[in-house]
Amino acid sequence: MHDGDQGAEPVSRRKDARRNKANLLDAAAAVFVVQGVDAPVREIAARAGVGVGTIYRHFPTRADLIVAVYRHQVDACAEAGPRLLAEGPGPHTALERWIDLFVDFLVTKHGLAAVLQPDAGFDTLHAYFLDRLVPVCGQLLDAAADAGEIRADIEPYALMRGVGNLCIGADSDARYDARRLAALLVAGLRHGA
Amino acid sequence: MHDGDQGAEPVSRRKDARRNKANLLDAAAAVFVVQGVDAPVREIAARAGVGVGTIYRHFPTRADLIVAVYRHQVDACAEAGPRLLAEGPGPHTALERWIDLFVDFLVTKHGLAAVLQPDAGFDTLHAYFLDRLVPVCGQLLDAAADAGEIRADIEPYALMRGVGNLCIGADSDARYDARRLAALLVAGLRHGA
DNA sequence: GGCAAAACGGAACGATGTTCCGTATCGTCG
DNA sequence: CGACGATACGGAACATCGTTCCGTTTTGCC
Repeated sequence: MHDGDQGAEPVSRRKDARRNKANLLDAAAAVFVVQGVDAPVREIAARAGVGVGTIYRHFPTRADLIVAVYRHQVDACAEAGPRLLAEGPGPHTALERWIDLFVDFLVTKHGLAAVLQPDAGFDTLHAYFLDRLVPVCGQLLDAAADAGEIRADIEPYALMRGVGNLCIGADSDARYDARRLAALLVAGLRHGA
Repeated sequence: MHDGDQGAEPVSRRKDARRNKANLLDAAAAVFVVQGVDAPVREIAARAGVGVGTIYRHFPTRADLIVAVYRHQVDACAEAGPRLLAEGPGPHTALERWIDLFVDFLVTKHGLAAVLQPDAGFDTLHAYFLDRLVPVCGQLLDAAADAGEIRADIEPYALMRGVGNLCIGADSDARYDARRLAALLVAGLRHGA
């Protein structure tokens, strides 16, 4: 698990660099919680006790920083897919539960969903989420389709983007329940709906 | 039709002010088409041949400008609701078609959907859309529920926001079909789904 | 201890939204 | 018709952000 790390960055030889990177991650995580993922760069830098240049050196784009902060949780969500499929009573139920997990994750992260767009200037972020989750979603979708529980003509990518979109602005609006709407969307997948 | 205009702004006594306001609306409409509703203020001002101060005088917030530009179309959408209900074969079909109309409108307006959020800093915009469309949506929903076609526990507000969210970033992504997802969402409303 | 490489910090730049006020224009009234 | 007060205008000035750049500091190693 949590292997290759794609680029396989060799981890800096200098301890100050390693420390700063760790501080940055902590600071970013803390700031994201209260200000959202759009928090000013200077804010994060100040919180970590470093200059803005240091942020850009460790995380060239904001997407890199966001991915680094949430990588574990995204991976956990991805890994939950197959498990739910094995445990649950059926593929459609597994899909429902998995989508719920994903929605919960997104909704609790201020502004994250809004920044998942392909053209929001956070391509790395978009790509990471999709690379990680689309295959899992496809697996659940295929299983449900094979079981004859849902129509087969829905792309995993489209569903993921739809659910992601439904989560935008879900916090800070008591009258809007993203979980509910996502469930409705999944329900709409059923045959003959 | 197109009566009261709520605030009943008395229309400026000076013709230069009226002309500038009209130019601004034209310029904004033109710029929105190619740059989206987030286009730089200076751009719109330049296109209209006025200074930025003039924009702020006529349209204190960007939301006011956007509302002014799209008011007609929003009204047209609102008015289509009752008509579809009367014409169509049934309430649920009318709802489907009406949602389609709304989605078409949003999708063709660069970035409009993204800015419909309650906390996006465009409260006037959010309020206008909702004031105008939520009642219509509620009417369609009630009719469908009365006809026993859908579950009755969905708020018009939530549905409108959900559909609006689904439209975010729908242009500029061939793999994402907002119309389709919105239809799926509406399908999910059906009983026993 | 000294040196080169690596990393740092924050000033500086560019893009935007927003405000403010001296100036220009308009409508009216004598 | 000419002046005068009200209205509206324009754009410089300010504030906020992201991003870049380079002189300075720190680190690891010889």
